Amino acid sequence: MDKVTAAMVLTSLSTSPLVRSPPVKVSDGLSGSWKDNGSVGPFTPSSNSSSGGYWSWSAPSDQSNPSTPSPPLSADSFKPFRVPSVGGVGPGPAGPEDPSLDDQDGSSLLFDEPIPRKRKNSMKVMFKCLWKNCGKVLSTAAGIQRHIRTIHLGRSCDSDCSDGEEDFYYTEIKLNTDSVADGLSSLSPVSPSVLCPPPPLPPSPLPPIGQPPDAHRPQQPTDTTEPHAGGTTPLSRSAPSALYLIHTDHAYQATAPVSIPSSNSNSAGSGSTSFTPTNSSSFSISWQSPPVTFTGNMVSPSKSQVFGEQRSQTIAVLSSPPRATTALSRKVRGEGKKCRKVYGMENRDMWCTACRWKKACQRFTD
DNA sequence: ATTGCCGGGTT
DNA sequence: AACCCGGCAAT
Repeated sequence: MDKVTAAMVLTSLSTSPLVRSPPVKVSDGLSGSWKDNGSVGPFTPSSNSSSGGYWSWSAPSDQSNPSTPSPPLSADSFKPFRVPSVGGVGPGPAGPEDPSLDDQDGSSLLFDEPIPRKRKNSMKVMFKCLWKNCGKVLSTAAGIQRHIRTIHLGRSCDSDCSDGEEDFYYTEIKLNTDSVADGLSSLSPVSPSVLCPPPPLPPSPLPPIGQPPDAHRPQQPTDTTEPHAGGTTPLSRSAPSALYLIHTDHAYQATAPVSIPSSNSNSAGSGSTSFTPTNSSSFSISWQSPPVTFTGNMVSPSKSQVFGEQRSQTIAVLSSPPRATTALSRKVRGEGKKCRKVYGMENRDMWCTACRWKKACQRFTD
């Protein structure tokens, strides 16, 4: 190993001043045991199971095939190396993850906060492979680089002949540890078994989503080398119930678009109201977002992401009937503008009587 | 801070 | 009834 390392250092130094492979090498050895950190433990399995399918809204630079890397990304990927203040997690090399992780644990585990309601969201930085159909997420930049190099670029040499090309194929994502863990854990049981009957690359799994034919991909042999291996979680046994849940899901979707136009059929045309696909999707997102929260540079959140949304929505149905609880307490606030908003305070006399009396609006019913 | 509107007034 | 408003909850 030492020889290799030395050789690599020399090579990279002589090649270009930019190359920062040396640190990579060091962390390389560690990457196998990164999950040892207790706090991250729970997260690992869930991310794995998910990577089998729907995290692979392979993003942004899909259009450009591997041979045309985009500069901006590389810049991003370099950041963690020289800006330690960013996440602290970024620099894979020596194991600086630990301090940051401890930090997180401290804040999230200690009950020093008087009000538990708002928990401080703890973020973790991960590195996500952008290669088509590969949603692999690793905790270290080095790890992801190695993954890309070996799996996708097909280079066997350790990390030596890295010309920095790997940098273009992964991106740094920051994710909320808490919510992600929750969401994914609840997600995993359903996704592998039911939602994705044909495990390997369902061409058009869900009709409802008008997903642009975004085909033509390298179709790499899905990697099973890393600490995880996609596939079946022990949880996936709980499938039976999930099956009819899907049905529920669709039924719900069907109703959504219908209800919209009816509400609008009244006189005062406030304009717009674009419904159809857009409407339904945005609607579903509204109560989907809680469980799964990503914050960070997902470069193109649209498109295939919608796909992911569909699934998680199903989960939501599973865990709890979202509507009932809120509806019981107080009629949920009606979406859509009411007299007050439409005419404004100054035209109060144009309001419907109910609105004038601060009662439920009669003109713009939901 | 703004908005929708329930519950509870007063006329 | 018709009308008004305090105050809560959601945004």
